[in-house]
Amino acid sequence: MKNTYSNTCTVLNSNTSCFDELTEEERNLIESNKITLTYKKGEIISKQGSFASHIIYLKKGLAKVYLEGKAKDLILTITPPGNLMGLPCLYDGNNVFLYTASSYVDSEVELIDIELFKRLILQNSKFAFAIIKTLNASTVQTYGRFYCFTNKQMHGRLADILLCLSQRIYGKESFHLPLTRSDLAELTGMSTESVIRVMKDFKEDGLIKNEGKNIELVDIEMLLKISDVG
Amino acid sequence: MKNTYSNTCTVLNSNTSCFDELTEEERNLIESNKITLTYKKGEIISKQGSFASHIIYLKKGLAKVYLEGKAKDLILTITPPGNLMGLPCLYDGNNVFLYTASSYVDSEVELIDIELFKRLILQNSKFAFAIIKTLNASTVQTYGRFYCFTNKQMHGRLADILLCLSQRIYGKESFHLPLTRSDLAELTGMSTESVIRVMKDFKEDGLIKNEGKNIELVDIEMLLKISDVG
DNA sequence: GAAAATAATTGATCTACATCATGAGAAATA
DNA sequence: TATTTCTCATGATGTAGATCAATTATTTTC
Repeated sequence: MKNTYSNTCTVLNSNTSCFDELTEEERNLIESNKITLTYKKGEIISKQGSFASHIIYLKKGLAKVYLEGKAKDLILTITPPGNLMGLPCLYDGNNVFLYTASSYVDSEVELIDIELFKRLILQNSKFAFAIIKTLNASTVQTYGRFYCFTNKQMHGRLADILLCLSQRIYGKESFHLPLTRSDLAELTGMSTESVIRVMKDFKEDGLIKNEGKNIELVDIEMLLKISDVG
Repeated sequence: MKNTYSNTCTVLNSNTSCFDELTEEERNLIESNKITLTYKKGEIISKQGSFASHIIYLKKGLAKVYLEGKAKDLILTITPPGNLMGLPCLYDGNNVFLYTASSYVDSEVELIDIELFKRLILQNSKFAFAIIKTLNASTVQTYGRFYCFTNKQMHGRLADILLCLSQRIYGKESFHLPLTRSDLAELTGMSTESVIRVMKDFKEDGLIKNEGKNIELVDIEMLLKISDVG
């Protein structure tokens, strides 16, 4: 019996675009009202606690969405292009960003006015349902990540991340990673030193090859097994 | 600056009843189609992986919603009466329960046919929006719990649980706890022995009084501080 | 292209917890 | 009422992984 909740790396991928549910007219409304912005690597796109006037759509790049804690941050999702960020702002509290989003690499986002967004939800229930599905997909992922953080240990979590980046973001076994070891540490909830040590283990055991930021997954079977065993 | 995400104990409390957004007629439709069931303490209300034919509304009692892992489970929320369980089933995958729900005490639930529920979402966008808000409120709570699990240590997490149970479920400082130490352990992500030890610490430091299952929070200020410091 | 800053690496040490073992109450069951 | 089964409790031991400290690469900056 395969457990559904088994990946540490929550790469958001809602293949359902809720915008498909909009009418031509509604889509034009968004188009004509949207604001396009570009961010350089490492810049903050939305700041936890600040007023959320817009829903953010990531057009290009790669972003991380995280809770800022006093000691350390907690990454919630990695967002590749084609996804919305900040949907959970739509709730009964004030419209405030519940988490910070920042760019891992140079990125481009589109801002959709939150009032317009709400209006569209209320006037088009298919759109609303699509949003519900998107939110739930994201929730399922978060639960999975939560599970992994509390149940798997280092090797399992790091295997997860490598597999996830490979499959869900780059689509191949060999890729150039824009993240530092310390980014990986943050993603897996471990210390930078531990990331390095576990990477070394993987390398010595012939599971991966890496020089610097270029990573190649060699023994995917085994990595999957490690991910599974935890 | 107060961090919003700071409670280990996710007692679900959506004060927004989405049913308020339904028309008389729609509400009657639910009323006439619902199935009422009772569960004894400890029984499973919905089983992770099984076909989700209904949305579950908890009318009386107290339930826990959790992911079943191979080694141990991960509690996602504690659900007091007046809340829906199983909303995240509404997503693009098959309609499958993503987690198991079971009753802490004797409970009563109402089952609403999931197809009817979907129909109502698609025909009443106010209802849909209310669902979105409910989902988001729950997400915010989950994030908070996730944060605590990964950032706070035992004393902080246990203080959280005690405060949360006291405030959000019982509404007073002195209450009879239907949960065992091992339940508390599961809730806080610690071992049963550690729960006992930390409870002892709290008792010796005069923060709580307890004989058996009766607990009284004496120094709430201090407990809040411990919760805050983590 | 030198200087400064940031990132990767390695080993030694420390610690918050879990796990194990064992016993005593309490409660369910027969 | 006796017996099995949970639950609570406490001490001893073990360990995964953090933290600290120091060194070498690699970028970035001017």
